[in-house]
Amino acid sequence: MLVKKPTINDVARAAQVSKRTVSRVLNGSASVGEETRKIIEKIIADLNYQPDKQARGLASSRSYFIGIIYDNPDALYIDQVQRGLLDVCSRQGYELVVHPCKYDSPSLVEDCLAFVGRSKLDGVIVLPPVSESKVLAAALREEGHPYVRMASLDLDDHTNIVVSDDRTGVRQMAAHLVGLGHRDIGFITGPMHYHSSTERFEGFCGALKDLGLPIPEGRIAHGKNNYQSGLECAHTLLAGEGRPTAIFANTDEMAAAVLKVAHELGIKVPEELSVCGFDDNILASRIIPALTTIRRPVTDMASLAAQKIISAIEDKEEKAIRVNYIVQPSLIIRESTSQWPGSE
Amino acid sequence: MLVKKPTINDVARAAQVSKRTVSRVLNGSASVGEETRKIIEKIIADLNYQPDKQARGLASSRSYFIGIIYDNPDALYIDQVQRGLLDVCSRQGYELVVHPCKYDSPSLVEDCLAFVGRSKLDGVIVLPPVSESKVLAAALREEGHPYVRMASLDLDDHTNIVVSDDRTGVRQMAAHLVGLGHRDIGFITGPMHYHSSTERFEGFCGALKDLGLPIPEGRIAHGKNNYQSGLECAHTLLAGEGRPTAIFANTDEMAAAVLKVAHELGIKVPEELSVCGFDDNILASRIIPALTTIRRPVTDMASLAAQKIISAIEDKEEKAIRVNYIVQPSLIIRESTSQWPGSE
DNA sequence: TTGTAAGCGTTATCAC
DNA sequence: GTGATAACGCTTACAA
Repeated sequence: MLVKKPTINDVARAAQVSKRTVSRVLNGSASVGEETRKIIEKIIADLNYQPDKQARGLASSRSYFIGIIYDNPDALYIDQVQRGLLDVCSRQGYELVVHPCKYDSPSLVEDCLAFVGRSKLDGVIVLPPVSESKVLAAALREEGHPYVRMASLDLDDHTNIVVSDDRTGVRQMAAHLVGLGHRDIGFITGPMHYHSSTERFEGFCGALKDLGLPIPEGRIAHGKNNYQSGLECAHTLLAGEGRPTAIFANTDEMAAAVLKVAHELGIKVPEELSVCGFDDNILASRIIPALTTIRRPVTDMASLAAQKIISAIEDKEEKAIRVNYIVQPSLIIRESTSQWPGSE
Repeated sequence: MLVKKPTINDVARAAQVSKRTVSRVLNGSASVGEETRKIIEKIIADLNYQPDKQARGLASSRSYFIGIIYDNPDALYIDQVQRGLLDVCSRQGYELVVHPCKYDSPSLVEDCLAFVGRSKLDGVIVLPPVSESKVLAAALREEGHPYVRMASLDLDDHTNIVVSDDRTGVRQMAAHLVGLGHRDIGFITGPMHYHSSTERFEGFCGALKDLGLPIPEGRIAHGKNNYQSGLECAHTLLAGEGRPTAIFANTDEMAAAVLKVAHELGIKVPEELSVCGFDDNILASRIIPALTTIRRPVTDMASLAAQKIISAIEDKEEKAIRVNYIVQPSLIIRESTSQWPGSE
């Protein structure tokens, strides 16, 4: 093989037109004769011609690449997002370039800017928690790079963000727990400098308060969203007398840790303790007992984000704002929560 | 901001040389005067000049993008591989473009070729099970696209592959189980048209046979590597009288399913049944009881694959072959396997 | 509706 | 060792 790929010139020659006209067809310009267009399209198909992205990009200063920036330990989440984005992007001729990074690094902004710059990415999707960085967003905007943030909180104008309404999600969980008769509920937070953590925490506390059940200080443990910290928090919450009858963890990872510790301590879940998490990642359904949790509509968010970024790239922000920007989590009830006092 | 980025021409002008000379410096050509080089390098630094990848690519027909092709349900594995690859690639100036696909699709080859072609990827890394496709590899080679396959079996020349020695891995598991006193062991296979499945299955059976313990037909269940099929296989293996004392599943996902079914059936693990898996994915350490399994050295493989592909791209296959191509899995003993008859 | 010609920012060919 | 100058394959003013 290795025959040289056809260029726009080959197409033009075969169609007996100038390459300018072929270019018009390629870009869907209106001002091409019906006849001519037909002929050119046929030849393109016959030759199996594909425009060269690099040349195209060089001329139009675009790359047809979209970046995805994240620093998230939850691989499943990343994977889902990637697939969701790709679903939309590849249909529109964009490819996805990945960029894991360190949210806490002092060079985060510089690093991300370099990433976008060196490959002339047409735009970037930023995942939580990196998406919460005000400075990064400002820098991207400043440099004129289209971006869309995925977050748990409405912290940018609706052209540039897709948010999952975590606050409403945790309210459902509060209602669920209280509905089961729980009156003494513990909470394991995420890192409190993440908006997602405070949203969930405050949303949950607020809901409980509305139901007349404030969480006492002693029932709150501060975790880091990961398994290890979940283990530690579970210990502090479950050690000693008078433990809570239910624990809500900020992530499934930490909820899994609670299950583990409860198991070690001989506390039966859900009979003696209800446990629930947030995310609905793969762990949630596999673990025993299966976890009651809140599902983040990841794929929906990704799909919206992709539409937004492409609109922003192609229509200069005109259409992007029309794409919906908010999405609702949903309560998934499984085996780890039950009636209190224990129904078994 | 939005000041136009400096080009090679700006550098040339400032240095009072032709752009050809700047280009030489950029590409580390030997034939540039020591003086001249110093001057140019300083100016490059001062201007914070970065060569434009697109233009570079257009001229040299390279893209500085490496693709990664996969169809794998295990998000954690994908994520680990991506990070492993990126670790090496980004240091060398390459970006990673992702491409999930359908291994069983009739258009797999066409689809992947289009992926590589339309973005002029410099090379691709192919993950299992897609990496097992002979036709895809042949097509890639035919078209002159550098590629590296990650697999469980040595099925290409060592320039183009990185393999994990699954066969040796499962042997360790066999020894472990038999060492614990198990004599009646069940096995849940993966899809038998995957080389990885047959490698593990045959490796395990072979090891058992060597120890004088052939697996009877009735102790074998054919799964699909996913949780759902694991559930089904576990049922057939554990239903009725005279169940095996240990079950080895081809993946952790399926092993998790065995745990689930055992739990439902009231069979205690590991006291009444030992269970083990393969992969050491996140599930393995989170689940209760924590899973004894075989760890695939994913990061190592990814790192080797990255080195190989870059060598192939830059040195025209000369150095790639010198990079090691085989990597050893290791046995991770946790809580799901124990002495038989039960030691508790 | 269609064509001409000038870039886009590099690398590559050949002289000098 | 260095420098004109021509590619690379496309888009886009500007004409026609």
